[in-house]
Amino acid sequence: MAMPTASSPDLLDRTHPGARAQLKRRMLRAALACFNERGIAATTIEDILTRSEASVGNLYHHFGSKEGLVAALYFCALDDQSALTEAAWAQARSARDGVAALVGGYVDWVSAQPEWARFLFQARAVVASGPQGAELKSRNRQRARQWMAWFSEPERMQALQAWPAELFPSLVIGPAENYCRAWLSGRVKGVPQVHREVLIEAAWRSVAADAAPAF
Amino acid sequence: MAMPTASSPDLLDRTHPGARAQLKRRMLRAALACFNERGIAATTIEDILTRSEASVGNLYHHFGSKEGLVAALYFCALDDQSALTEAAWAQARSARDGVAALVGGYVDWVSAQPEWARFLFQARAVVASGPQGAELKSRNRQRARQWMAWFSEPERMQALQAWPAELFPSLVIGPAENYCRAWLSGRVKGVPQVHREVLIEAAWRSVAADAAPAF
Amino acid sequence: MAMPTASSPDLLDRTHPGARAQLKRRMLRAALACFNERGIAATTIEDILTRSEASVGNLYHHFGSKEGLVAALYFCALDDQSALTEAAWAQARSARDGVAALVGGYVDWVSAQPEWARFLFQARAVVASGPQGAELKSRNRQRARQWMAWFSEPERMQALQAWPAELFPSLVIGPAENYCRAWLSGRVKGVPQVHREVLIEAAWRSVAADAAPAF
Amino acid sequence: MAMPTASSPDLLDRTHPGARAQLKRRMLRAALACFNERGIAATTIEDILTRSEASVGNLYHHFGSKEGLVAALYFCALDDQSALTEAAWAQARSARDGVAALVGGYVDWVSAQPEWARFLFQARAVVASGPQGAELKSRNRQRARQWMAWFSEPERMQALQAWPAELFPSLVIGPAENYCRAWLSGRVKGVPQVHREVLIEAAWRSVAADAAPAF
DNA sequence: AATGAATGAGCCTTCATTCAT
DNA sequence: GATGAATGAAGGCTCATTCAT
Repeated sequence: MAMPTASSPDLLDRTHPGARAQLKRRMLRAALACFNERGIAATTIEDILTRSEASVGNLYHHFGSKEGLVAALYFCALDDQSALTEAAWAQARSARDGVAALVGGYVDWVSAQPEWARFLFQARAVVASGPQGAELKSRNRQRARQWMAWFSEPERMQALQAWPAELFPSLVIGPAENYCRAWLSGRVKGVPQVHREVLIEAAWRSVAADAAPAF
Repeated sequence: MAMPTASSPDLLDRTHPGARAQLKRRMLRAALACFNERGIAATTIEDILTRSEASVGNLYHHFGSKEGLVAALYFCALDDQSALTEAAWAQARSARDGVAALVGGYVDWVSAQPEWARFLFQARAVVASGPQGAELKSRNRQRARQWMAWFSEPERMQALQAWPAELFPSLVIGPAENYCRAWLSGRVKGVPQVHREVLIEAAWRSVAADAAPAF
Repeated sequence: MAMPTASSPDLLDRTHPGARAQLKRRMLRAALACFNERGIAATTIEDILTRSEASVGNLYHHFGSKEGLVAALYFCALDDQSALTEAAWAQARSARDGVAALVGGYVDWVSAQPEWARFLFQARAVVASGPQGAELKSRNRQRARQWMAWFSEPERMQALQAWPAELFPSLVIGPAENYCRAWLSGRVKGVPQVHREVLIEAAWRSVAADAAPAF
Repeated sequence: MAMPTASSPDLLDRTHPGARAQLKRRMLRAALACFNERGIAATTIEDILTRSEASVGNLYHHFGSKEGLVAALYFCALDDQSALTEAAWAQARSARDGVAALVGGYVDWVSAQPEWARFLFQARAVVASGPQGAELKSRNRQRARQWMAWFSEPERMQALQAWPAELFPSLVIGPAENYCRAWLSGRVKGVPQVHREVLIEAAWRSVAADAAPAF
């Protein structure tokens, strides 16, 4: 019996391990598929039950409500995404390393988990306006603060343009995110990972300080 | 009675002028407000009727269905946005002019019509999967083709990096779009227009060819 | 076409007249029958719809909720009961007349409208703990105050025992109410009206001052 | 450890003594509280479990069903009430003693056990229409027959008005019951026991034969 | 053009009860 | 005796849409 590892391709085996959680995993997987196929609002509880061969009572026992199910999936995906990015991030030294870790991590994760990524995009609004909205907000803030602190370290700061701080995340992640959205909705064909290096280089150019003259 | 002009801040007075369309405008305005406050799926016809003080029959007479109402608002916003961008676009000569027109136009419009912009983001998915989906898709393709053709003109081409064409729109618009989304959802404070020049410059740097050495 | 009159045996024809209210009357009648047959909690909306041949939407259009339907029936019955009692009450002069009007009116109404009376008993708790609870409470208080004021008039006061005021309504109405409940639940056979005079006389004896000695 | 005695204020310690029945008592107590706070129909098994910190399986092991729980509480209360009344009843000699025992016993019990009394009122309908309905009916009949037999003894009979027998219980208990209901629902303030003697005297007056002239 | 009463398919959720451990 | 995960029938209610006036 293979132990789920950090490199397991199945996100749920990583985040909800154990034989006990089997039915719970099956429900989450079915919900993800339905939400992506029909949209969150258009998916009915019945759809999910049919697909996961579970009972209504059980679904409500584990998730409390349809919105609770969405939130469970959402944070599950968010955690997995962070985990992947953290790895590269921990080894980054220069400002360019940092940009590469952020953009690369993002691109790699979306390429590896397109279904989860697709879900993340459509679920954000639902979760943000639900009861878990506060938690989501605080997580986002904390992550943003961490980045800013890291990039504010003097040596890194010097390597960057003196542009408004609130603009920085958009300059770094914006192009990659926009391309990933386009890919997920079929508007472009190339898997984001194919453009990994270009997206990193472009992001870097948009925030890097002008190269110092050689003499 | 003041004539609505091109500079009128109210988008609907521009696109649906005349006294006859008064009720129709009121319904559209109410729908926009409801959709932004509660989300499209969560807004009921009743909500819109209450807010616009109109009758069910009337709403169905004008828009046919809830989806029809969404589409009407969507294309109305899309047209207005294009109109603004076209102006700057027409005068652009260099590749940098083009990037500036695209980014600047986008940023200006979102800053001027935040409610419409907010709606555009959430309505895209709904319209895309509705009966008007085909029209939307063809419009998008045509616009993309126009851009590519324009930037492909040799002199402009030389000023750009030789990066994959399917990446180009994301590199140009991605940062601005990402920042605008963040602004509309309250995650950042500064009106996009404040960062107009920085967003243009950053976009330009990310796609511009390396400056040729002077000798 | 017969006009509904004050003596019409059908309570709803009196309280909801007009051809327009036809369907509404039918729904109320069906609800009353179901509530009495199965109990309020055990009656489903579906039961009422089947019986009245109405549509769900319509029922909710008129009454807002199951609880709203119960309240509508409740106040409808309460109004009819008051109307009947008021008539006798208006002509009462002596304290004994007053007691006779209250007890007689109560007994007459229950005997004439047993289904409505049965409903009133089971619905009180539901309405009292619902959103209309406040209105019910204020009505009850006002009626109690009116009685007390009327009986407090000196000449009437002298004809009564000097017993605690808060006890008075129970002494007058208690026996009649208890008998009516027993009749409605089948524990006794005689229609309350048969015992009209005895119930009045007994109530009167329990509150009447001792007769002045003849010499 | 104090032994529960006949004078213990807690009804359950009297009817379900012993350390073994501790959990059962806790469940009954929790159920009583929930039923009175929310109503029987509105109370869920879950509510009772939360309050009693018991498990579903355990509750079903002891009571079989929700209805079984209601019946257990109901008969438990009924037994306690009878016990109290029997004591006074056994010593009664004259017809007035009998009336005093019935009214006084009723008033005393409701005053001492308001929560159980409140429950009794709302549970009657539920139990009557359940599987225990027959038992309840037969108990009621038997008690009524006992009373009638007792009061029918010639000497007592002479002291009473020759009023219809089916009316008698209502005349005696009606006022007290009505007042107790009013007290339990907060419509009047005075504890029933405060009015003990007045309620007895009033009941007696309403059924007593006219005093024979002395000559 | 305008109105709003009426329709009814379908949804989310609750909750008493069972049963394997 | 005790536990609580799992079941699934059934219920109240919403809401887009129609249509007679």
